[in-house]
Amino acid sequence: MPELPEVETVANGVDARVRGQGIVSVWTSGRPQTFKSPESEIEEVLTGARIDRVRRVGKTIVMTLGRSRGAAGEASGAEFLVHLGMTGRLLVSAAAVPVPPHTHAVLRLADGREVRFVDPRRFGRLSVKLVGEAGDGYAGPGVEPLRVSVEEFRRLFLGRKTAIKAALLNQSLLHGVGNIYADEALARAGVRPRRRAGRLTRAEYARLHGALQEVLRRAIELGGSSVSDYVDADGVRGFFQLEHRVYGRGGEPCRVCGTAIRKIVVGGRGTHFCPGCQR
DNA sequence: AGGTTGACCTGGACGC
DNA sequence: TGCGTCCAGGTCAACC
Repeated sequence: MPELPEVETVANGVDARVRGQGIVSVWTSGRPQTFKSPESEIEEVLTGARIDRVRRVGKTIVMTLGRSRGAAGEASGAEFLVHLGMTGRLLVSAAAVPVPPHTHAVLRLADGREVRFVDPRRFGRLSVKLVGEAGDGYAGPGVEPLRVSVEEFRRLFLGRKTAIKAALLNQSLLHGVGNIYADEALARAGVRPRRRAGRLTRAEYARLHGALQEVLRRAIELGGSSVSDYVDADGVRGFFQLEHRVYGRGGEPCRVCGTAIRKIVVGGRGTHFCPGCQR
């Protein structure tokens, strides 16, 4: 599942491979729910544009576009937004490589390669945003977990009655944390997922803040977690799943204390924790 | 308004 | 073997 580390890995990989490239032509699948902007607008904005930069904001991949030809005086500058959803992939491939099933968009580049959006489950979303258009379209009110201070982090949760696990997943509080890293951060911080978000001790907020940053940084180093079908821009899997302490390990012994990892449901999501280590 | 639940999707795992 | 059922979860809409 693409969360912050996976999206960051894909965005950086695509950036390194296609920055500065012109987009010659665009194909889209016609599957309406994949496209948050009209397909005709996406094709119009992308065709003839130059890829200036690709980065991550929250769980969204933001491709900054410039005009590579003509269009002098026109409103230059737009962004192509890619949300991978559950099973989305953004791949940079040679044109000769067969187009995989469930491909919903292809950006043909000037050098002959292609940027392909592939998404079997179709939870992913593509859109474009013109510079100056109202709303950020992707950033939202939440903060970036790798930039937030301990005190800001604590204030996000004060007064909240929902479970800390559910609060970690709330994108209007924190950007980019999904089910895997919420469970892994809580495990490393020694905090049970059903604890009320506003009722942790200062020491626990501090441990959770540190643990969340640690797991996100480590996962980025390892190219993300590949638990189902996540791959980077080259189709390569990540390795952080090998360091998971709880996620996907229900019934198995805790790597620290040996207690069997339990799997429960919190906020409608499968949730894994160690009853021995987490209080 | 915060909180909770279900719908959206399809491939893969599992049970009989 | 094969078929049916269930599960995975990011996000949004609907509801409490």
